[in-house]
Amino acid sequence: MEKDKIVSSVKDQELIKMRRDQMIKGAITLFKEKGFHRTTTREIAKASGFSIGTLYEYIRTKEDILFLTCDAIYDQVRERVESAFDLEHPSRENLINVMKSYFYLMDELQEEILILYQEVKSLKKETRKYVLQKEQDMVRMLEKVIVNCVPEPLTKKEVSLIANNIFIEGHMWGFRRWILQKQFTLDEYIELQITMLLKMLPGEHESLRKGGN
Amino acid sequence: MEKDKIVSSVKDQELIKMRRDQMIKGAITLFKEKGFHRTTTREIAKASGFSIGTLYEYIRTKEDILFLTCDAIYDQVRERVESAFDLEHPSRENLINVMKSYFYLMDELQEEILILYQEVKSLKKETRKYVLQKEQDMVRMLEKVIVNCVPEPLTKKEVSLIANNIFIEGHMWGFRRWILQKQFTLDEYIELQITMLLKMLPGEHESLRKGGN
Amino acid sequence: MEKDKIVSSVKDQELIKMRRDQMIKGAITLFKEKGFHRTTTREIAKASGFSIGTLYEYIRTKEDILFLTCDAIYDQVRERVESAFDLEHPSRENLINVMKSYFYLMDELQEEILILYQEVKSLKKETRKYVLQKEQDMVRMLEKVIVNCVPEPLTKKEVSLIANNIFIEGHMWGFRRWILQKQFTLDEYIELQITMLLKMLPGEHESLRKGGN
Amino acid sequence: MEKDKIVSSVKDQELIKMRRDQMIKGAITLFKEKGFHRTTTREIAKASGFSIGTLYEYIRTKEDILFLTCDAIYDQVRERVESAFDLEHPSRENLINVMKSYFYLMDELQEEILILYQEVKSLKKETRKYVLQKEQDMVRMLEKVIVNCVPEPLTKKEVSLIANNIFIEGHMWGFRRWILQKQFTLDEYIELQITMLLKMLPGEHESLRKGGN
DNA sequence: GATGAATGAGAGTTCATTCAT
DNA sequence: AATGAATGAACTCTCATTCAT
Repeated sequence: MEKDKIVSSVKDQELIKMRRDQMIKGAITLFKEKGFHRTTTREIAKASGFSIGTLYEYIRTKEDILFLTCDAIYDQVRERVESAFDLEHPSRENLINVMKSYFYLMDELQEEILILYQEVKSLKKETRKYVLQKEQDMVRMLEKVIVNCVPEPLTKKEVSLIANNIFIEGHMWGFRRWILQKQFTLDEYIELQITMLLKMLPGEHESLRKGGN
Repeated sequence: MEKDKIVSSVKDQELIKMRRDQMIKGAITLFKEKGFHRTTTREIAKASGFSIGTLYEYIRTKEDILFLTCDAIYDQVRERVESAFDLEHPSRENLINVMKSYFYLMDELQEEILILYQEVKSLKKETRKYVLQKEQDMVRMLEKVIVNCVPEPLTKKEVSLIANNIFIEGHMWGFRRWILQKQFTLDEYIELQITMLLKMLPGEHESLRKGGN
Repeated sequence: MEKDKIVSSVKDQELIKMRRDQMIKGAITLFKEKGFHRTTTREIAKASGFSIGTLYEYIRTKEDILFLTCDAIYDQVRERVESAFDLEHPSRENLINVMKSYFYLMDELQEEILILYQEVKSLKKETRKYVLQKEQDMVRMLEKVIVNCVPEPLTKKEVSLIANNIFIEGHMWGFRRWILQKQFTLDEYIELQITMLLKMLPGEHESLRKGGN
Repeated sequence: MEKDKIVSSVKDQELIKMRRDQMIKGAITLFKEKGFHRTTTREIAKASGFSIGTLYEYIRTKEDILFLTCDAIYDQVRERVESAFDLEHPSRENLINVMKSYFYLMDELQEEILILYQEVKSLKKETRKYVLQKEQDMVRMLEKVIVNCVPEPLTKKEVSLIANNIFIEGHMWGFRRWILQKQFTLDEYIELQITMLLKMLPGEHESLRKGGN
């Protein structure tokens, strides 16, 4: 994993993992609240439960923390998605279930996703690329589900676009919450997005409303 | 307009407008490149063609510049949209034209839109609200076009959701360009998004592909 | 007068006097409130009723304003003292009257005196000397009154010390007002100070309490 | 003590005391020379023997330094006064000794006292009040000495006024030194002030000139 | 491995002063 | 004579980073 490229003067790998997890947890809390730039390394150290000196034993620059954080957020998303998605049993039903899981997840992780939208740009080119790759992996999973679950054929481009649309519709629920969440409950939002999607997909237009949550 | 709330020690209103325009232009260039936080007021002054002292004759804090900039970006969007949208002649054709104009515009203003996504959060609550209102106005216009152009009735919520979807699909072209623009040309992207949309709208499913640009 | 050494690019002497008077009036108001250093030249210009550009037509540096102001305060003191003191008719009665006038004056000019105490140090050596000379003139007047009014002889040093004591007892009423003015009314303060003084002066110890106010 | 309200990001209390002492020492030197406003925080840091960053580890604002300084000056005065005053053995002799000690002290601390006169006004209301309270404590001590040492009774107001007079006569030696110190040696000044005072106090008028220094 | 005091470059902001109009 | 926009040196304060203990 790329994250191993972040050097630490500590040797014990387990300790590194533990300290970095603390650090990420503290950082996420703070970034949600005030963003990366307005958060100081001292604050992160404090929120992580150790001293500023210790913080710098496990990273080299403040940007490392941002990277670790973004990385962790995507790992979290992937982990959750993977455990929820049943990629083995293709069916329209399944597509609906996947979308529901995905939207629920995005609801839970609203603020974390916001961090990605706002701060990824502050990463160095190389690390940014790495993080964005993870994002793309996520889209690929959606593509796979679509391909598997929709009987009649779609072009590659169609699949990709649909996947991307679903992807950001999940994010939108969070980053436009101030307006969307006034108009819709989460369930309404999900149901309506799914309905819309199904209308545009080829195939019979019945059998919705069954993939329970 | 709210922007009058930003105090300037200079009295000549025309001069204020001129200097602030220079300032916004300089700021946008820099914000595109390095974001708000990594840009210094001195750099903005320089890019605007005047001294740091002069800069502060026209604003009070660095955040004022961010506000002015966000505000200007939305004004620009609205202005362009208003002049392009023919809200008088409702027709499916027209809806297509509006979407095309909108997507083209979003292509042009990719980086400006990115600024909004990344920096609006840094605004104070009150100013943020003001800026987000402008965003919402934009969505309302899309809603109107949809209502006018689609013969068969849609519920309010459907209209709103469709408008929001179109809205961020426009943004997505910019903020996910590193992936989308590898797979699609702008025209392909637009055409496909429009096709998808039309499929989901009620009414005859023919007569696309004609609203030339 | 030394104040002519302050150069003005304006020629008309009357105009200079008028503008400088406005300036001093504005400056005193502001200095009372926030002191010399916390007051900006712009504020002084505004309080004086003209523009910053005009301000600088009548002085050369901000310190000039301080000098003019201190100078004016002393002129005001002297003027008032001279008109109130009857130096021609020496008598114990007269000494009492002079002291009363002086204390009343110091009560009126409390804040102006405070300015002197706080800001004279900010003057350049040469101008400071000039201002302090005026202060000394004031003490000399008190000395004269003492010499004239006290029948039995005092040494020069005694006279000087008594004059200096009276002088600062007047100031003290202002600069220690937060404590003195809680304990004494002005009239009590004056009466008590005079009583004390008379006790220490040689000569009959009667005939006080008559020099009405 | 109020000074604990000034926050430091350093935790070690002894270190805080040490660094602040350095800081106060540096600040006093500079304030004597050029006053608070003309002294920069960098200069203070330098004079204190550490960097600007370190300075700000021990205070939060420049005004904190002024407060600390004023506070320290008064502590110094009190400490010295307390150790010199023999409040246990009331006698006219003792009053004389106390006054002598006080005047000698004021001679030593001339410039420090000047700082108080000139800069206390720059403190925030609350801190100013605190500092002025210390001043008042000093006056109270003088009152006590007077009450204890003078056999025949004086009214409360008389005592208070005499104490205040002595108090500022001590200061006057410093802030009017340019004139007083030309006319008097310190010992002359003290002797004369004491003589004057005794003349005004009730009781036998002999037995001066003996309370050695 | 952990700590936290020390550092100083660099940030935002102010304001006395000038000068073209 | 009056104006006020322009200037930039200088100020206070912050914070990522280091390193001796």
